[in-house]
Amino acid sequence: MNIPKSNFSEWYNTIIKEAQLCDLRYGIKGFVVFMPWAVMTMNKMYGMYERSLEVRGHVPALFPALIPESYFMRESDHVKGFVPEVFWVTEAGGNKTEEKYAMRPTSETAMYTMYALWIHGMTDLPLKIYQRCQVWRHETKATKPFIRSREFHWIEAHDCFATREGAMAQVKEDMAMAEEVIHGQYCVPFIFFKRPQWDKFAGAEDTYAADALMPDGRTLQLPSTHMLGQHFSKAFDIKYTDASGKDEYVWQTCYGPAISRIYAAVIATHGDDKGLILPFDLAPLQIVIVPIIKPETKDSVLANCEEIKNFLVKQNLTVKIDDSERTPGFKFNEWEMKGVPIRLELGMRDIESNSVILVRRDNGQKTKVSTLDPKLLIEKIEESANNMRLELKKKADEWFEKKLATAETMDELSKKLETSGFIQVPFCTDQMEGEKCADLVREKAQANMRGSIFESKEKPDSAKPKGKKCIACQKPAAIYLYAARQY
RNA sequence: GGGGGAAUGAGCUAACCUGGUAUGCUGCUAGCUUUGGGAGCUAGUUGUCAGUGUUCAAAUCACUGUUCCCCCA
Repeated sequence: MNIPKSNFSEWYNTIIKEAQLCDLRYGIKGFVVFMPWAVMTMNKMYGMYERSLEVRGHVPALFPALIPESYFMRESDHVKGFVPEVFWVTEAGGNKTEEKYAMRPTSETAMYTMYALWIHGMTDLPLKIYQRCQVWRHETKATKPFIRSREFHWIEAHDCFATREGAMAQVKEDMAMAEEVIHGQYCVPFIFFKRPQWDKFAGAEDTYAADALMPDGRTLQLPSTHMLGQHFSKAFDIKYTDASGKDEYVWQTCYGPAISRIYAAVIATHGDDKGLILPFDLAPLQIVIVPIIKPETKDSVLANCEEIKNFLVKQNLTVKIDDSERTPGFKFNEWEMKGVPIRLELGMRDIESNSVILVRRDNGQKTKVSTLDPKLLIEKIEESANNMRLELKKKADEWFEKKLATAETMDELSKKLETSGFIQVPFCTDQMEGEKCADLVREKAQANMRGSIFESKEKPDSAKPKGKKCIACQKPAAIYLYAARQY
């Protein structure tokens, strides 16, 4: 199998079908069936993310999927942002419901209604709760499996603090988790941007979002964390009694890593012309053993495979012997398409020389490993897994690095966008007044302003006479923002 | 939100313009032979997206709907 990744859109659609990641034939626009191979990886991804949340003091809960309209309508910016994409339930048991129920597009309004009942004093804070769930949004943009669908799977964490500083520290912790998990474990590079004011989460004071890059240079937003300030606590009346006995509104943050979308980024970042490449720790199957059988050697080869498998399983590795009736070549292609990190080939030839062939998925490297001492095989597997981890990450990082560029004029920006991903440009402001400049960039260069790098010290020198000017309005530039084409 | 294209067994596809028994490949099932990079032979297996209209007759023509893909905002 050879699918050129250079045509990303076609590559992506083919991989999804061939590796059986999801089935598009369900028949409701934007709704797909997630298939086992994808779900097994996503479960591992969930596990890693949830561990990261829990060691930082989050606890899990599960809130109802339906949100009464009256809860949903309490925070006006939130309403404006989300109402256009809500699926409403208006009928149940054959009758109209008393009230309309929103199928949650996100759970602020469900959770905060309860938070108001739960939080009374300082001892209840901080409150850090996450849930793993699916949400529904009637997207109007073109849907693409995993990348943008009308039903998707995510984690949302909703935290309450006594002070603004506490909430701000949480925003940074959320960023640290993204770095640890998405970059560190999924090996997907990204940049955290502070979104311009005109592009923040509906109801937030500030939005910080991690943007990854797809192979075609377009950006994909991964988790975002939001400083909600007291907007929601005032709307939902979430108060605590402070040390002086006065009632105060809590400060809140929310954080939403969309696992199904991050999975798309994993596929897109690591895959190659032969199919998926999965980081060792994310693979549903880590090692596949392909027996090379002749009718007369079948029993002894399979017995040897079994022995190796049993040994590896004891080391907590996921292993499968592919003893189906397919030919070896077919199996090689099939498991490469699915991204299994390590393949062991075992035939009579190997048994006679007390060895096994180990093949790495990422670079195709074949190594003959002795089976005389099983510890050697384990060592070799661990070494390969480690190297794959490091090299996948390094390769992704180096590619990502090359996709960064700078531009100072609109023409230069348009040109750079052809070959790069994120382009740093001087801009007048990231406050609301800058929106018309962003509109101009969208119109002229078909790019979006993604924001500024969080806590960046770098400021354009706008002092005359040769100072930096806003790429759109030509006024003196006050900030560097990044432009990109987006999914 | 705007524009364009497509839909034929599980997948790909021919027939559509010019209405008349739906083609081939892959898959799947069974059997035999095979197995170090997508095996071979034999037999079997399922289909015109949905609805309406025109017609003696619709995969084919018209209208409506649904879904998928691509491009632009």
